[in-house]
Amino acid sequence: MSTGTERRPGRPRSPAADEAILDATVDLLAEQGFLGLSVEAVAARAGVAKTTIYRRWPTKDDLLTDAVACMKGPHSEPPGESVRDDLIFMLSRVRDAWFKGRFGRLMARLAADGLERPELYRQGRERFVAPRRAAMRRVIERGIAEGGIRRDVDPEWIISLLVSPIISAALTHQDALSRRQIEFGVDTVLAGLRPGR
Amino acid sequence: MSTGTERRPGRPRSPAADEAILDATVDLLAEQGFLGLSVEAVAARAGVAKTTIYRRWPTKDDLLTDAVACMKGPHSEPPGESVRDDLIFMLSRVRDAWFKGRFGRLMARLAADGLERPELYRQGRERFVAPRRAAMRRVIERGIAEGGIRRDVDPEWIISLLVSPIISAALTHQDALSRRQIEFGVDTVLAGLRPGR
DNA sequence: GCGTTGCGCTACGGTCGCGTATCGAAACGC
DNA sequence: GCGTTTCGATACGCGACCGTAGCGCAACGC
Repeated sequence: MSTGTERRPGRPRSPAADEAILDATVDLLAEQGFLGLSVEAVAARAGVAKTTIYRRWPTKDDLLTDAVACMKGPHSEPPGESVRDDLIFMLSRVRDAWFKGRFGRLMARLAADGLERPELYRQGRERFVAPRRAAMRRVIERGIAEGGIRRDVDPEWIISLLVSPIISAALTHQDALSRRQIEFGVDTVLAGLRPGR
Repeated sequence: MSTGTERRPGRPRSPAADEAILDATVDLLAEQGFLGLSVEAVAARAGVAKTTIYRRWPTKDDLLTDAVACMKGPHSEPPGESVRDDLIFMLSRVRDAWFKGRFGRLMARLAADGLERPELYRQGRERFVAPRRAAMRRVIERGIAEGGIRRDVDPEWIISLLVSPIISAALTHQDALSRRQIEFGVDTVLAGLRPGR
């Protein structure tokens, strides 16, 4: 029975190399995209020989899927104030994630290359947007419980309504939404979803 | 002074070849994307020699920009009934454009490759989404004039609010929106934008 | 027919990138 | 020190692709 940490004879593999390779892969994936990324470039940026990469991942695809799988993005819970404020808070974070830093570029890349490699995009989506959507769903459901939101609508669909302007803007190379625009979107949707009549 | 139709000596260029090349280019661009497209593949699909292509366009980039520029998409005006029905009509067309036929795939490709060639995406956007947004803007402004929509909001932003769920779904490989979802989105936004209070 | 140009075909030089191979040196357990 | 494995460096075979060149032949005006 293998323990997973069984000692193999010979020189152990460098964990630093592992990390450097995965990091360089994510960087280049965000910058160049799937087709534009080359193993040679990864090796160069990671300061590593190409053989060191191929010893760990048999093919370029395996490296990519693994890089996406090992990636981590920051995630913070909403402060838990009013539903409106929480939504604005979370949507601002979503906007920052898509427009600042490398995660937005990466997700845009994955979405783009998702036409070719759907699994890769699904993976990134599962990893990044799924937990944020779950947190958002809790806020929506709190709004429903508190009576501010109609209870006959699918929370997922409300989330899409709120989030899609940001994603759509990011994916179609528009400017980032301003705080006023986010507030306006939230207010409009919430006003449209108020119970009664 | 050149008339533009000046007769050149020798065998004239085949217009059929022109059309076949541009058509094949658009097809392959939609299927393979910018980096995946090869001049050789275009020649093969168009049933044309590679030299015939390079005689017309000096480089691959010129061919692509020209192909996008020459492309035409169907566009139909709304029937002009109620603002709600017109919006639902137009959004259904937008959905069809993004999810059926090759135009959606093409725009998704342009958006994806827009990370690399912003001009190419801007061009496609100017050609396809600009006229539809303009038509939509007229409907919104009719709604404002009729008093069903608050007049203190930017129509462009309302359009984004309405359209982005569709675009976002298309660009993130979700299923196409159902008619009920479109209706619900329109109703929610319109309800949130009603004047008063 | 003649000159000119377009067309299809084949071939070529050049670049890039994947994945493999080899080789000397280094890092481990024993 | 020894065997084993990893590491960096270099080179290689192979294929894909860009853009060019040459060669017959076809299509046009004169």
